[in-house]
Amino acid sequence: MVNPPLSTNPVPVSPDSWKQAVCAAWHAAGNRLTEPRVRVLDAIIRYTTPFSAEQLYADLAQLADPPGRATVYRTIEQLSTSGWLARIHTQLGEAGYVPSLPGHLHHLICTNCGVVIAFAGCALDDLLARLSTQTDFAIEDHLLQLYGRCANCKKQC
Amino acid sequence: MVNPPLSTNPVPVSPDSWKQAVCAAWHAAGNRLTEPRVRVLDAIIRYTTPFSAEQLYADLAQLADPPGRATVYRTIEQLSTSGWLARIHTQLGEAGYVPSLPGHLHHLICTNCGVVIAFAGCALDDLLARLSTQTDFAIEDHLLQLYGRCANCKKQC
DNA sequence: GTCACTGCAAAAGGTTTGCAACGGA
DNA sequence: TCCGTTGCAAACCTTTTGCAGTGAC
Repeated sequence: MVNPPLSTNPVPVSPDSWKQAVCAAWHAAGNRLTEPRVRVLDAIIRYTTPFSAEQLYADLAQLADPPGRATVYRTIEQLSTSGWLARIHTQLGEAGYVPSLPGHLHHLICTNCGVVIAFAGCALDDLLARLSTQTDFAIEDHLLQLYGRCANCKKQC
Repeated sequence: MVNPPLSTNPVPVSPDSWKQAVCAAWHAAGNRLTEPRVRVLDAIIRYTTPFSAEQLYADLAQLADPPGRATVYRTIEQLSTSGWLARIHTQLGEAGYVPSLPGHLHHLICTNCGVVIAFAGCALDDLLARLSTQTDFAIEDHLLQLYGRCANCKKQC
């Protein structure tokens, strides 16, 4: 038996290649690769769970000669706009960022440890077709996030 | 040919019955039906699109003898916790509330006029099964929102 | 009469902005 | 050198909190 035609594809985002890709994209877009920005990237890739802007700023503030608040916020905004950071929502409604890749991705979030797995391929065609008919909407986009317990946290309980 | 086993069901939330249901539920829960709270409910059912807490407060402040800020925020919190308000996210990342019913619902949001349609039945079983296997997560819950153009706004373009 | 609820005002928390100085390319 | 970027500090916006007084039941 073959796989179903629509498949889900986990999309791993490795810290190092992410940073490299961001730098390359930045350079290509004519942006400057300044020291404060690189520090922000370095801090971001150390997270294993979603982080908030203020949290990132606070963590950077531990360093000697840290980037200013405005720089942190502006960098996040830039990364987010260009798709290198995804904004995710926890089950409790809190927002957070995770390193991502430009394009259409969804996220699977561990409600225990917070770890996030990105995946492509949401297989919603059926649902979308049915809803389009029923509601007369022209559906263009969607937000899908899944919550559960990752392999590790599953064992603990 | 019969309908597919999994169907989507738009869930209409009518202003009047919503207010009645909320009042009944409040009463049943032993909460007091005070004038400020009723005013908040009345303001909520006048919205046709998602609203923010501050917006609700500002609109109420137009009235003579309006509820205080704390009351507005506390009432929203209560409604939200008990499922009578759903928190939705616009495509731009802004949050807003819409009248809802307790239970598992999703929302279809018009990106032009902001109108929201709730629906039950998300037909994600296939996707969830596949992802569970691939990622070894125990998936427990999900957030799904669809964006598009409603029947009216479709015509305009 | 009781106690949940209200309003006020202040604090807290997070984010944005203006502007002069700085420093990559 | 040029102009994008930075840091500071203040402003801004939203939400939360403490507490004394009020009013629904």
